[in-house]
Amino acid sequence: MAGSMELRHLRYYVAVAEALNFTKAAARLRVAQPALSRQVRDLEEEIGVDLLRRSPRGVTLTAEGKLFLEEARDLLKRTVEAVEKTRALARGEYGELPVGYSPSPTVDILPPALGAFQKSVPRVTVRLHDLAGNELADGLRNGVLELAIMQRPTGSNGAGLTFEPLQAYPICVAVAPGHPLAKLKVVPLARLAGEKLVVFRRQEYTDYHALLERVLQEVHPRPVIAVECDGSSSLITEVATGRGVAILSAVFGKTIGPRLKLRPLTPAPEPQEVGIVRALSGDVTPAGEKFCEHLRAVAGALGERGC
Amino acid sequence: MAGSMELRHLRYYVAVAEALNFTKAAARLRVAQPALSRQVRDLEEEIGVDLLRRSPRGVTLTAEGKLFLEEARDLLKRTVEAVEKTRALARGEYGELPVGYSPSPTVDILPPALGAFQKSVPRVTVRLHDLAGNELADGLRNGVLELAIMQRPTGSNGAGLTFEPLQAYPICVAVAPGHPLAKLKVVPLARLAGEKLVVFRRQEYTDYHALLERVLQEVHPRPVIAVECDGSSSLITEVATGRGVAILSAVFGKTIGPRLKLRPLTPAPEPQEVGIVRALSGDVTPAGEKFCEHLRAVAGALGERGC
DNA sequence: GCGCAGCGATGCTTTTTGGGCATAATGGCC
DNA sequence: GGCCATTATGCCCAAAAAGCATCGCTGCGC
Repeated sequence: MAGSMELRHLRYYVAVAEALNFTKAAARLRVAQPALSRQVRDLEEEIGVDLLRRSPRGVTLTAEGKLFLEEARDLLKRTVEAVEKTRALARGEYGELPVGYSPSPTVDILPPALGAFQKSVPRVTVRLHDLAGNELADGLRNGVLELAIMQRPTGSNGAGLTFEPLQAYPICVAVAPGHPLAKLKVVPLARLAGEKLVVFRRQEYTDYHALLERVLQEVHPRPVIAVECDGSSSLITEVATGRGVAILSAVFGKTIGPRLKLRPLTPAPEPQEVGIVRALSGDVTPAGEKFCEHLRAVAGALGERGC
Repeated sequence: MAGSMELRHLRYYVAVAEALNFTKAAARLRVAQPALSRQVRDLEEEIGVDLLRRSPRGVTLTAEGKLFLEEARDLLKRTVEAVEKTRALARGEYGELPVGYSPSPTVDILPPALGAFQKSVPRVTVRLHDLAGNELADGLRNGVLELAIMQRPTGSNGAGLTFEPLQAYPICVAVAPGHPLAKLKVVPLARLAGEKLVVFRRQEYTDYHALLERVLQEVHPRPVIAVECDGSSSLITEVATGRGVAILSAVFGKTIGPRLKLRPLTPAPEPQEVGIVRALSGDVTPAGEKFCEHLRAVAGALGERGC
C-alpha cells in the first residue's frame, strides 16, 4: 500500500524538474537533498513511471517526466487559484450576486451604484432581475434574490423583509405643458378633483396603485382613470397628448424630460421611499454588503445635491 | 507558519462535505474522527475562511464551503487524470507520434496499419508527414520524426539510421495494354534497350532515380527518358497514352488498375524493400513500438497472401 | 592516469506530524 | 432536565518526513 500522492510531491518534483539538479532544487526548497531525493523517488514509484534520468551531472527529464511536469505545474497553479477564489468569495470580491429591482424608481441610484460596484469588484457578477414588487418580495423570501432595490414594500408584501431607505421622492402631478395646472408652482391636492388620470396597469404595477390610492384617498370627486399604460414611455406620451394627468414621484423628473411638467402637491403626501429590501432570514454575503455600501454612497451624494 | 495544504486536506474535506457529518466521513476514510476534525480545521485555518458550520447534528456548508467543494473535487479529479495520462504515455496509449512516410511505396502497408493502430490506441495522435526520401532521413536524424515508413535508404541517406524490412516488391515494367511487351508474361531486361521511359521527376524522386539507375545499369543501349512526371497519376496516364514504359515496383499493381500491364523483369533485379526506418540515436517510445508492431502484423498478413 | 569535484543515493538518527484512543464539551430534542 | 448524536480536546504513539554523514559514481582537468 503506497503512501498517497500529495501536493508536496508535486512541488518537489517541479522544483527538481526545473532546476535539473537535486542539490540546487533542495536549496531552493530549503530542505536537505536526501529528503528531496526520497520524495521524488516515492512519487515515481507511486506513478510507476520513471520521470527523471539521474546522472552524476544532474538530471534530465524523460518524455513522461516532461508531460508530468506540465501537469504538475498546472495542478499547483489551479490549487492556489482555488484557494484564492474561496478567499475572494469570503471578501466579497468573487461570485454571483442576484439583485432584484424595479426599474423606474431606481433610475437615480441603481445605474451609478452598479457601475461603481462593477469597477471596484469586477469578479463579482451581478445578476439583475427586473421584477414586479410582489415577485421581488417572493424572490427575497425564497432566497432567489439576495437583495432588491425598490420602493418600500407595503402591506403583506413586506412580511419577512427589512427595508433600508436610501432616498425619498415627493409625490407630484405630471401634466402637459399647456395644461392649466402647469401654471402653478405647487398644486393643491384638491385641484385634482375630477381630473382624468393616466396610470400604469393595475396588474403589473400594484405598488403604484397602492401609492395612487394613498395619495388620492381624500380627493373628491375622485379623479377617473382615463388610460392604463404598460410602461413609462407610453404614459409620458399619453400625458403629453393631453389625455390626462399622472401622479408620479419626483424620481421621474429626469425620465420625462421637458415634455411634461412635474408639480409637487400640497399638502405633500408621504413621499415615495426607495431603498434596499432584504429577507430577514437571508444570509448577507460580503459581496451583497459591498453592493449596499455603494448604494448608500450614491444615495448620499444624491441627497446632498438635493433632489 | 502554517503547514502547507496537501491533497489529503482536499480528500478529507470533500469526504466531510459530502457526508455532511465528520463521524461518517471518518468511517468512510478509515480514519478516526478526531484526526479528520483536525485536518479539516487545519485546512480552514490555512485558507483563512470558514468552510463548514458545525452543529451537534452534523455540518452544513457555507457559501465558501460550497465553492471550495467544487474546486477540491475538480482538483482531485485532475490529479488522477494527470497520473493516468503519464501512465498512459508510458504504456504507449497517449501522446503524439510523428511518423514520416513516402506515400506510393507504402500504400499496401501504412493505411491498414494506421487504421488498426488508431483503433487500438485512440488517445495517441499520429502526425503523418509525407516527405521526400532525404527529408525523411533528416527528420529522423534530428528527432523531428520518430520513425518513417519508406523504401530502404540508399547511400548517405542511410547514415545513422536503421532499416527494418517489412515487404519486398519485385521490380516490373509498366506498359500500355497494346504495347508489344504486354504480351510477355516476363520481360527480359534486354528488351528494355532503346525503349522510351516515363519517369518521376529527378528532383523530387531521387530514390526512384537511384532505383532506376540500379535496374537499368546493364541495359544497352540505355532507354531514354521521354517524359518526367510529378506524380503517379500523371505517370500512369503518360504510359497508358503510349508515351513510353515505366519501371515500377509491384506495389503499384493496385494503384494503376487495369489501365496498364505490369510485367516482372528477368533476370529479376534486387526487389524494392519497404520498411521501418529509425534513427540509431533516437529514443523508442512505447507508442512508436506499438505502431511498429501493427506495421509488422499488416506486412505479415500481406506476405502470407502473396503479393 | 589519477585525483578531484559535483551529484545523487543510502543508512541512520532526529523531528515533525498525522492518527488513534479516551473523554470532554456542545446543543438540540423528547 | 436528561439524553443523544455530534464535534472538539488532550494525550500518546507510530509513521513518515527531514536532517546528517557518508558512500558511490562519473566525467573532467591536471
